Amino acid sequence: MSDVIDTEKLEQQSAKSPVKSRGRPLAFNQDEALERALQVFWSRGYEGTSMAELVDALGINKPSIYATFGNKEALFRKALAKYLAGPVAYVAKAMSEPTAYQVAEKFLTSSAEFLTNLDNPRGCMVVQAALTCGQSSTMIQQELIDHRKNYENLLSQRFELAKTQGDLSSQVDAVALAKYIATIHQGLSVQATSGASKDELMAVIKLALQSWPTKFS
Amino acid sequence: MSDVIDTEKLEQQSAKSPVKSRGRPLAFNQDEALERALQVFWSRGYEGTSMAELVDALGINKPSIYATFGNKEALFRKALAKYLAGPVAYVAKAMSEPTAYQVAEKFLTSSAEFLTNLDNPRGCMVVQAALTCGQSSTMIQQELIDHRKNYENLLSQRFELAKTQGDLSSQVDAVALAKYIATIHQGLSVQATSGASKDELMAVIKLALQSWPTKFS
DNA sequence: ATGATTTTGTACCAATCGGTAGTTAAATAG
DNA sequence: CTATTTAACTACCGATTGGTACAAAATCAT
Repeated sequence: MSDVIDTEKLEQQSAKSPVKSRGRPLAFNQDEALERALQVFWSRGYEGTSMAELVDALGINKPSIYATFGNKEALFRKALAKYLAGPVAYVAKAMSEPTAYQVAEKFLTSSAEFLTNLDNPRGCMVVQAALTCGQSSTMIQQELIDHRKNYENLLSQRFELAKTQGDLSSQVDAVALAKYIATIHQGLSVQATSGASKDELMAVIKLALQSWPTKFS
Repeated sequence: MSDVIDTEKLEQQSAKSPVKSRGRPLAFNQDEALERALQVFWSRGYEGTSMAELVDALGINKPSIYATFGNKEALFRKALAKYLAGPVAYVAKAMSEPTAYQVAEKFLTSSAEFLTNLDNPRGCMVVQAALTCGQSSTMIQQELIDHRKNYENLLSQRFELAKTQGDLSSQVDAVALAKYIATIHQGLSVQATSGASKDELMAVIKLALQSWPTKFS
């Protein structure tokens, strides 16, 4: 009885496992293709990106895209996951700064760097990819809202922790403070898309952090 | 020689002038129709709005829309003009507050009210209607960027004035302060679209205004 | 070799996109 | 009444939308 063969057949073979598959081999690198799809969705948004444009950008014909990634919605979700795990990883890093103030400062300043980085499209994909959209895209719109809320929760939980650790006054409303920082971040994203420079964003952040509540605690 | 007849033929007869026009009369109120178009563009954005949806919302068939307002782009611009002259008039009002701080406070608090008003779509149309879009809409995208920049300039000019009037320290960077207030506003717009309540936005504003530079001047 | 399996690439699908031609309907002018 | 003017409305346009059927090509197993 063969009980070893099929076990990893269900998984999409990762780029690093040179498992000899049966049929004709893929003529492109899945990860590279997904990265290119991410770049397009990032700069044009969900509805602003057409399959035709994706075909051009990935250099793959349409049926291969559908066979590999599923439909446009599925491809967007996979690109979004890559975005969250890759370029946006700086957010998680910021959470482990020693104090709440440093968390906020690191989060915002690395955002300023990230949002205006010339190697990327301007602005944050989670903020801009589907702020407004037609009725057919409300699912994607809602998922992005959930992701924003999720990051906001990350901040508020970190601030709650800071209150127990003593580097943030116990009288501070961690939820409101998190919403404040998230609001700044989202505003910075709009500013970056509108052409603001890193230095300009840094000046905004400097003002934003002057209202940090520790000075009143 | 008839030199009196044609003079006001070029103007679109305003709703208040019951000038007997020659042919079949309009079966709808132009201003009402434009208001409905505004509501759709406001909630769905430029690309997210289809002509079919506009036909439904206005209750007018497509050729009449084109005859009255021009194409989709022209209709959007007219709806945007109505938006700027109507719902957004509160911004100009805020500028005439007596001090720079009161200008910022009034601007932001009335924004919080406006952005979460249940009678309107959530969020600001100038911020959200075309943050990302396909290549065919980059003109509209740029026009909205220009409008945002325009409002930011209004703020910075008002703050410069305040410096000469003495209610804002002459050492303050008015341009940076204006960009800070604009960034907050844009962040609030994203928050409102994501479901934040007026009270939540007010709490954010309270934090944002704690960094007001007068206390250091 | 042959057959099985998987991907590629052309060519296509119905539906929707923004936009319009051309006819009918409703008003005024004479 | 008839002629003229203007708007309404049906029906349509080519282009593009997201999505697929199907056959040729490339690999593996035997």
